[in-house]
Amino acid sequence: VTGAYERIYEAVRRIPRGRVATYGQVAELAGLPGRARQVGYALAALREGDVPWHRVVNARGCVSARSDPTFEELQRRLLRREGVALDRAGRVALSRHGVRLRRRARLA
DNA sequence: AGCCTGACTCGGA
DNA sequence: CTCCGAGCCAGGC
Repeated sequence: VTGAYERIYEAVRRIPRGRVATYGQVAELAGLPGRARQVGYALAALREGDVPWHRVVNARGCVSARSDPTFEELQRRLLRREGVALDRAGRVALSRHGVRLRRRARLA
């Protein structure tokens, strides 16, 4: 249970349809603050199943570059199908579709 | 072990 | 707005 991947997948499953979350937010939801990169790694290891991986975008609101570009297309398509609009730069309006998380206190 | 790579992010210049 | 450097972690060689 304590597997990091499992916690990450669980967090991704909590993203509502029609919304998106950033890697960093998923990391926090999974209880792994600061490990955004590990989230990407976990998603890359996904085979198939009930994990809505397409609802995860980077901090800029755009689909992250993949080694295989066809998945980028797929992700945008899946998002649009859920009603998530992408602007001309391919970015999602996080203020509109992004999940809202309580910001953790910023420790300088 | 060391070194490189990759679905990341943040603060500063 | 862009570019950089520093943290981050797992795998392959």
